[in-house]
Amino acid sequence: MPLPHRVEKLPWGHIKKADLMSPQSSSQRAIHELRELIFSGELAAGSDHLESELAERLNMSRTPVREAALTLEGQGLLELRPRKGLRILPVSPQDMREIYDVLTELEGLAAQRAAEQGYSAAQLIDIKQAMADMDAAVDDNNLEDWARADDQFHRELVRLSGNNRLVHLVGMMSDQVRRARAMTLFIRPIPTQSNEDHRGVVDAIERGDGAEAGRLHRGHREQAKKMIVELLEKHRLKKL
Amino acid sequence: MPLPHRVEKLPWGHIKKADLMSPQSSSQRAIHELRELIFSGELAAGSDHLESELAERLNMSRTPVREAALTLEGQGLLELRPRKGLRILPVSPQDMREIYDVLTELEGLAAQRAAEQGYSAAQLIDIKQAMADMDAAVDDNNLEDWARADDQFHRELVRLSGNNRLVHLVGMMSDQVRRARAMTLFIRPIPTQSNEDHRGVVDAIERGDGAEAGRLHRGHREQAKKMIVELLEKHRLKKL
DNA sequence: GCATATTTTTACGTATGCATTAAATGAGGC
DNA sequence: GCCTCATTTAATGCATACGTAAAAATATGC
Repeated sequence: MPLPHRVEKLPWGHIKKADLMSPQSSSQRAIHELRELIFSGELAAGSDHLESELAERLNMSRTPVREAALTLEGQGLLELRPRKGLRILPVSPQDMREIYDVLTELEGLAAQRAAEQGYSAAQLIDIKQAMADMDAAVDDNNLEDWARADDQFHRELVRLSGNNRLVHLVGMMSDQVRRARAMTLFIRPIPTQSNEDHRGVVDAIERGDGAEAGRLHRGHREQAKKMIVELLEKHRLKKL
Repeated sequence: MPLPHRVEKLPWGHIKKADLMSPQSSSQRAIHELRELIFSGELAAGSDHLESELAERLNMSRTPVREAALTLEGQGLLELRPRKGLRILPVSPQDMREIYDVLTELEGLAAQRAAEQGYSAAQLIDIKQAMADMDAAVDDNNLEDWARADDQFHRELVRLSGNNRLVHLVGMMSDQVRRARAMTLFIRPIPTQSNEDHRGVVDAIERGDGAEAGRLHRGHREQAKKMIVELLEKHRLKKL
């Protein structure tokens, strides 16, 4: 007899965060778990995996795995190759160029629109917190923390744009470069410049200067793109 | 006994284009047919449809319909609402603003990158043909033809950027506004200005002036956005 | 007559079964 | 020994079956 997925009678307040986050349906669970396996590298870039393998691994039938695979294929994380299994899509330097080009534009737009919303200092508290976390992480020389806070900064920036499509598309593109970013984190220079760039962008947003916010953020992303692509090519990291 | 999906022994050359284009697998067919039904308005914006209904309509089981629905959900064309059926997503004026904002940036980037590729006149023949078709359509006062050629122009522009992600994302966003564009086609002003704008963009691309190509195209899209959103709001077209 | 409890219906989510066909394997000819 | 063709294997795409839970319909109490 299967356990109930969720205790109905408990008020929400009593349910722990972990329970809230853990998806209820097998399909949702498959999506989340496959994403984790991909991002962690446990399913390596370029590797193939049969639906039945993954189904067994996730303790479910092929159906929800297939459904999850379809969804993740739409997000550009993998490819369904009939009879070869699902292929975890590798990311080449050329892919990085493409993705960063798109990200530069989309986040630039986000910065501009965010500035145009006329947010109060209170409404910018989250993005400022992310900035503070990044500064603290640089001081501590803690690169994982820095990466986390940097992610948070970019997520918050896009959210502030008020454009849901932007949030969705930027999320997709960011997911596609997650593995590569993780790889380069430890061979890239200390991200002091990044933090300064971000400060400039937030200042422009606070001033309501959309054009400047967009311009600054584009410049920031442009730099990041050059740096990462050069790193990948220097280290001969063909596929990540 | 089911008919074979494809006659094996015939050489490809003997198979008509229509056969080539018609997808072989039921899932692929479901995707294509559902898209057509959505774009044609036969499945109206905001309407709900049970998986079993659609399966019967397309003469297949629920499985490929579900798979297609998952894919189309990822493309933002519909939403899976458990026990309510799949809901064809309507597009509000606010959605149009969001989408056109994104399209403006992405196509602007495409124009810029296209200019930077240093294409020869020969390589620009397709986009120029699209321009010529648009001119001819305006002369003939044939709006459907104009819309088709306009689509072709934008598709070709994005293709010339050489960025596959750009092609994919712009395609998605364009699909989301297809119904709304079709509706406004007959109440919008004659698109003479559009044709002139396009000419300027292609000239800039031919000159290799990326910055100017991007600037011009952004302006073009910005105009289109204003025009369409105003039309929708003037005519009280809340959801399309 | 209205609100609430109970039953019934039904659409979905998932598991399972099976025909199809691509790939792998092996046999046979040169 | 190597290439070609037949045979076997196995993963998929799709159909189908079924338990679950939401919604609808009905009954019950006031």
